[in-house]
Amino acid sequence: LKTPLKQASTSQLVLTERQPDCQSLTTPPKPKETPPADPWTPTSNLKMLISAASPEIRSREQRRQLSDSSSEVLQTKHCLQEHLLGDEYEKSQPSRKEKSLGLLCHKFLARYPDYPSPSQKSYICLDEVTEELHVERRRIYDIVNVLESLHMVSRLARNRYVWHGRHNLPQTLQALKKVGEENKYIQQIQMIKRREYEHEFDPDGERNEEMASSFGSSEQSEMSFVELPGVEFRAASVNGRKYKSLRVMSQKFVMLFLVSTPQIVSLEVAAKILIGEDQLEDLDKSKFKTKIRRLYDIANVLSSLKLIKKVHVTEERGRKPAFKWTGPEVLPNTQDIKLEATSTTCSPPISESITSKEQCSKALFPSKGKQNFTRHSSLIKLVKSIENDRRKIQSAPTSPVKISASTYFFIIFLLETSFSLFLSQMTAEEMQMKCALSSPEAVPKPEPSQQPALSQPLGACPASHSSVSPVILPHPQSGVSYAIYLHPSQAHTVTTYSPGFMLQPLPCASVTGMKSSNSKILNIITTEEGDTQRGPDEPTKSLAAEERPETKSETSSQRCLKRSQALPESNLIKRRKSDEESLDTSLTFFPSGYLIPLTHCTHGTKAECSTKEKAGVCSVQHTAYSSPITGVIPMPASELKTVNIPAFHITPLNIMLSPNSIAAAPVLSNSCLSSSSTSSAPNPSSSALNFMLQHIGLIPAGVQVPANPVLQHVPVSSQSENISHSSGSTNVQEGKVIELTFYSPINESNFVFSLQFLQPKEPQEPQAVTENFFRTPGGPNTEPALSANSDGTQRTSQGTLYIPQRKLEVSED
DNA sequence: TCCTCCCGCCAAGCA
DNA sequence: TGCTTGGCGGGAGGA
Repeated sequence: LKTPLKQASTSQLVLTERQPDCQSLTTPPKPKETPPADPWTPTSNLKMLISAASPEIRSREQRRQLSDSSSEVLQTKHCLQEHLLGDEYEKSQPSRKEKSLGLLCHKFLARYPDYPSPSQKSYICLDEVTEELHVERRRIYDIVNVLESLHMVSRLARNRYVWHGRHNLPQTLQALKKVGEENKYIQQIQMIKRREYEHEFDPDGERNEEMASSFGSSEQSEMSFVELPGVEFRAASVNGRKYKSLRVMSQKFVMLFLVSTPQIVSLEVAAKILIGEDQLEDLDKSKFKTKIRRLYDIANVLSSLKLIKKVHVTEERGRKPAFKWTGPEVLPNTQDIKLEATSTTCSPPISESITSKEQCSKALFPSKGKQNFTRHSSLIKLVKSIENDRRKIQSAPTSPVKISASTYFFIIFLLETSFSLFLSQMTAEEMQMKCALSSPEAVPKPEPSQQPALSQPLGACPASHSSVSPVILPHPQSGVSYAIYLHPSQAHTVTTYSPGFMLQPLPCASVTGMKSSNSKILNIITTEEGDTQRGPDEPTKSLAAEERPETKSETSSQRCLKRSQALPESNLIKRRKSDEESLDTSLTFFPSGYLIPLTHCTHGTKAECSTKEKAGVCSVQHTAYSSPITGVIPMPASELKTVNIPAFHITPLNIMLSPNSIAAAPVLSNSCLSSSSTSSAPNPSSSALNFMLQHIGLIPAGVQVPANPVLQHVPVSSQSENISHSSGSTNVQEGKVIELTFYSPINESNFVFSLQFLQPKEPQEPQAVTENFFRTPGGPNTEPALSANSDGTQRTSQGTLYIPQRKLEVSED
C-alpha cells in the first residue's frame, strides 16, 4: 500500500511553482508506474480515470491498459479504503490547503511571465489549464475573473484568454483608484464603521435609515466594470450577470484598498459595501455570508498576485479578518489632487486674502469638504482597551474616581499626536522653514474678545514646498499659536476607525495661503468624547441620564449640541458646536501630525477672521466652545531647529507601530541628529509632553514638567497596569497606573510615560491624577515626596507631577 | 465556535 | 442543444 496521492500533489506543487516558464509546462505523458496524477478526491479521481479511458485519447489497446490500470487503481483505492479505515484514508487525501484557490492561482500564475513580451502574446486555453492543473474548470474561472478585473488577462473567445501580465496593472490601479474616489468609498467605509459602532449601542438601529439614505444617495447601486482603453471586456454573459460578477466585485475590492489610508480593508466592511450600498437596510445574513465567501475567493487570487496580504485588525468588537494592500503604490494623478471646487462649510472670507484662504480651505478639505482623521494604528489596541473598559465600567457609574472619557480620549489623541511627532521626523531645515512660515503676515492673530469659544480658526502658513505643511492654530488665552505639521506621507494616514475616539474637523477653516497641491493639511478641533458616535447606552449617557435625559428621537447632532452646551466653561476639551454638518464631519479625525507651540510667532491681522466673518462664519463653530488650554509651552524658534524626533516603538501596551509607519517616516537627517545630540535646547519630548499636559489641563499654564533624562532607560514595571484597567469613559480605579514605554531605536533607550490615578485628597474633590513620566527607577508606586506649588500643582523630586484635583473634576455631561 | 473557502449545483447565455 | 460561464450557498476542514 503506497500513498502516492500526496507525493504527487506535493511534487507537482514544487514543480509548478518553480516553473518559470509556461512553455515548459506541457502536459507530461503519464508515467505508467505512477497512478494517474493527483487524484484530489475520489470523485475527481474517478472522473479523471474515465476521461483517460476515453477513446478519443487513447487507442483501444491503451484504453485496455488504462482500463486495467483504472481497475487497478480502483482496486487499490478500494484496498486502501479497506485498510486505511476512516480517518487514515482521509488523511491520505490532500488537505484543503493543498487545494486552495491561492495555491492554484500560484500554479496558474507560474505558467505565465509577469511581463510578457508584447510581440508574442500568451494565450490561455482553459481546457489546457484545467487539465494541466488538474482542477475543475470552475476554479479557473474564479482566477481568471479576478485577473480580468485587473486587466491581466482578457477574454478572446470561448475557452480562450489572452495573458497580458502586469503590463496594465499600473494603469488599472490608477483607474480603479480614481473610480473609487469618485464613488466616495472612504466615506462609505466610515459610514459603515460608524454604523457598526452605533449599532453596538443601539441594537434597534434607529439610525439605520439615516445611514442607508446616505449610502443610497451617494452611490450608484450598480457599478459597471472599469475598463481600460484597449483592453476590451468580452464577458460571456455581458449583461445579466456582469454587475454581480466576480470581476466587478474584485475591482471594487481593490478600489477600497486604493482609497483607504492605510490600505487595510476588513472583509466585513468590504462585504457590506459590495453587497450594495442601497441595500443596507435589508442586509440579510446569507447574502452577507455569500459576499464574504466571494471576497475570500478574490482575496486569495489577489494574495497570490502579492497585491494584498492577510492581516487582522483589532477593533472594539474583536479581531477581524482584513487585508492589507501590498501592491504597488498608486500615485494619485496630478489632476486628481489638484485643488478643486469644494463644498466646505466655510463661507468665503471677506478679506483681501480670499484667494489664499480659499486655497487653504480647499487644501484642508480637498474632497467635498470633508477631511477625515483617524488614529494611528499603533493605538488601536489602546483604544480597544479603553473601549472595553468603558463598557465594563458602565455598570459602575458612581465609582468614586472618575475622569472624563473625553480627557481620556484627548490624552489618547495627544499621545497619538506626540507619537506622530516622534514619527514625523523632520530635518532642522524643515523646522526652520516652519518657523519662517509662521510669519506675522501669514498667521492670523486671534482676538480674544471675539472668541468666546475655543475653536480657533486655523491659520495656515503660505505655500510650503517642503515636505511638511504647517497649520497654525492660534490660541486666544495664551496668544500662542500651535503649528500643526503634517508630513505628507502621513497626512492621509488613516488607521482603523474607532468611533469612540474622534475629533471633529473644523468645517470653517479660516486659513490662508495654502496652495501646495500635495500638502494635505489637516486641521483639528478636538471634540468632547466623540459624542456623535456614542450610542444611547454608553456610559456617558448613562451617567448623564439623570441630569439630562434624552429622548430617543434626538439625533446625534442634537445630543452633541446638548452636550456641548452643557459643558462647563473650564472643560478640558474643545468641542465643536454640532450643526447640520456634524454628522458628516465627525467621522474619523485623528491627525497624524504634531503640534508645535509657536510662542515667537506673532499673529498677523490680515488673514484673521474679521468681526463680520466671525459673526457670520467663524462664530458658528465657536460659540459652544470653552478653552481647555490653560497654558502653553514656550518654545522658541531656536528650539524648533534642534528637535530630535526619533521613531518610537511602543512596547508595554502592545502598541506597536506598524513597520509601514516606521518605514514611512523619513530618515532623520544627519543635521537633525547632530544638532540634537549636541544641543542644549529643551528636549522635544519634554516640550511635547508639557504641551500635552497643559493642553489637557493637567498642569496649568507656565508650569513645566521636568523631563530629563528624556530617554532614560526604564524597564517596564510589572506593577504597572494596562490602560485597560483604568480607562475609558469615566472611572479610574485608584492607584492605577497607565504606563507607556517608548523605545527609541535611534537612541536605543526606553522612554516611559505613565499616568497614575490617585485618591482625592479632599473629600469634595473627586479625584487626583498624577502624571508620572520619565519615571525614575523607583517606579510609579514609590510614593513621592510632595511639594506644593502655589497653583496647587505638586511636584516631586522624582519628576512626578501631582495634578491639581480641580482640573480633573470632570463629569460627563 | 468561528473562520475560511472548497466544491459542485444549476441557471444564464453563447455557439 | 450542448457547452461555457459563473452565481451561489452548503458544509467541511482548520484555527
